[in-house]
Amino acid sequence: MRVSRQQAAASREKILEAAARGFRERGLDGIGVADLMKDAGFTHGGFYAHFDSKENLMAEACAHALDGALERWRRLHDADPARALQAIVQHYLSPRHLSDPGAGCAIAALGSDLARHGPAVRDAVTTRLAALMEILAAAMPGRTRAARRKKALAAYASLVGAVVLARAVDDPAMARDILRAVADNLTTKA
Amino acid sequence: MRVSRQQAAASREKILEAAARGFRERGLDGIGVADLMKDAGFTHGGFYAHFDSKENLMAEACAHALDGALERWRRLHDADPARALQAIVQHYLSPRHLSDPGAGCAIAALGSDLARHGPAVRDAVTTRLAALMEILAAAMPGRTRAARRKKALAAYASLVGAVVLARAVDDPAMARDILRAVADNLTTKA
DNA sequence: CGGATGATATGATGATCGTCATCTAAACGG
DNA sequence: CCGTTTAGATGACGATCATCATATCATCCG
Repeated sequence: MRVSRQQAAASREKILEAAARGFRERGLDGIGVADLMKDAGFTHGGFYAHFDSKENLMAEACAHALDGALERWRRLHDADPARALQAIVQHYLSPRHLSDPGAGCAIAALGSDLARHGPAVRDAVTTRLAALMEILAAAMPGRTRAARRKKALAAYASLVGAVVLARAVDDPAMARDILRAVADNLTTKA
Repeated sequence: MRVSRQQAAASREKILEAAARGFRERGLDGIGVADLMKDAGFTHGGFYAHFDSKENLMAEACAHALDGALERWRRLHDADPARALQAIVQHYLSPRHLSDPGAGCAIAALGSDLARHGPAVRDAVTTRLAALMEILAAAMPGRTRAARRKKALAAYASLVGAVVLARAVDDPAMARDILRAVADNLTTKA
């Protein structure tokens, strides 16, 4: 049955939301179109009325997820620029982020999957990563803009690596040690 | 047809080798048993004479790949303990490692895949990671054993994150910046 | 108000997947 | 040297997948 324009737009948003969570939880190839549509409350057939292909959805879902992170970082930075770095690190390395990949950083959740996918996905990630680094650089100490950006890149790499490692590992104590080591390394010196 | 004991062992090794490369290149779920067997020079049917399941192969292939890394690190450390850290970082962040995931670090290549797989895989990774950290800790400065281990964990997290990010990104300049930022961060201070 | 449009449902397509049954011939144990 | 074992090949199974064809029926536009 047909549905109003606004409801169709809302449906699209629900699919995107479900995909952003589903992909992060189960991987870009770990969840199918049918399951994603079911999560969004639909059957699988209507999918291609909203997206050209699954690859297309992957790109939009990654963009959606990372735009969310971008907005949160921006808010943290605007609220208190001096403590933004500490706040970002603390959230990123929290047990909550570790145990709920579906709601967390898409790069940490999809990580190595991204390298194996098409240009649409990679582009979406690359532009958002650049924007994230802009904010993180503003929160870093350092005299020149280039120096701050460099520190931001190194800091973000260690954040991503920490979460990837801590999630991969089977031993909760080791996971905790990893998060702690990176957190201390980022917040004590800088 | 049947084959001699040694040749059967050699076949198993070839399958393992092909799997270690195939999984790292295309992901644990990105390549099937049939393709792996073909890469090893066999047809798919004989697979279950060597391994109980694909999951089982995943675990053994990860162990195999990481044992290789372990041996390389050990050699670097034994050759020149004072320069081991620099050598490890340089190799890990090299363009060659970036562009050939199939021969590189399994954790960087499979990263987020690992968190989504069974205990056999996770266990294999966890024990090898602990062993790798033992070596890296020995190569780190610091007065106490605990301090060196902590530095090793943070350093390795940033190495893994750097490669994951640099591979995910679509822009070669940004990939280079990421690798350089982490390399400088690890080798200038520490 | 009535016909065109489009959002969603149902169902089919062909491909790929992990796993297993079966067959073979060669290597092993006695 | 003969019977047992087993590595590997061939082929099939049920499941799952992305994608598309078709049907339905409410909304939109004239």
